[in-house]
Amino acid sequence: MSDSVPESTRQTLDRLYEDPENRLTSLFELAPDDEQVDAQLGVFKALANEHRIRILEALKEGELCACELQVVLDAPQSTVASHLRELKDAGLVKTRRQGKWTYYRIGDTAALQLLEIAHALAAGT
Amino acid sequence: MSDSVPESTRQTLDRLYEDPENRLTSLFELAPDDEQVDAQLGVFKALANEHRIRILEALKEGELCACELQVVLDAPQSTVASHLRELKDAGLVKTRRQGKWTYYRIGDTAALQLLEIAHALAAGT
DNA sequence: CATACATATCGATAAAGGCCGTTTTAATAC
DNA sequence: GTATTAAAACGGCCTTTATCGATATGTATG
Repeated sequence: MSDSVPESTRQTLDRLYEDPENRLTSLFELAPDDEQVDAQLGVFKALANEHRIRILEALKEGELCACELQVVLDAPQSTVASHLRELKDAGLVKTRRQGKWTYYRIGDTAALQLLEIAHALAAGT
Repeated sequence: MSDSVPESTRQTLDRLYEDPENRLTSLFELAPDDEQVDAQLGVFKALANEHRIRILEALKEGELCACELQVVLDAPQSTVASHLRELKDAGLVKTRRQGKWTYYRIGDTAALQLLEIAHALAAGT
């Protein structure tokens, strides 16, 4: 493990701590596994777009079909469709097909919690 | 307001609802204001990066200096510095300078809540 | 002052993401 | 079958973000 640490960083740690080897080890132990980070990353990437946030906010009140979301976003059909696809892939929305319409709804209430907490966090800054 | 709605969308709504004008109005009322969306967007953009997620996870246990975070991320100094800058700008971390070291810490416990909820959400999908 | 070192910023390049016209698919009605 | 229409997928173009070497800034120490 220690071999992967650049020499310059090692020297820095040598100066900072009495037992740099131990410190290195505990720093690496802080690292979450790749799967967890990938999962979190997928969620945050899906939320990191204005249109997608607006879609979720609109779905708070209940399901809407894609054509209604076009009205809410005031954007072209293909643009809205691709954002809906991303939200669905991320598990943030679920769909229900009825005839030629596809209805979208919040897939998990945790999605709404994320929106609320982010709002509160930004407001308190 | 209605003038901004494309004719094709209006026709769709005409077919869907008895009172399309009313429906249009209520759809627009669902839209949150720009300030709120911008605030949420800022938070989620800051979280939408693997390195930045790893930094926050590492800071769960307490403050770390930039040089220690270089070890955790195993990335060049300038790369780490720019991610730290973004996290600070977003209000997710705060800093404390001591001599030539800058110590970083979680700026708001809401940041940790976001990480946890995102993890749980992805796990349940 | 000069030197050393941690951190921050700059700038050029590379990679990722978003936009949207067009085309295709799927469902319905005639 | 054909026509219509909502939604999804494709593809080229453009904007944004990430990376990282080089340079600058700030803070000690001698």
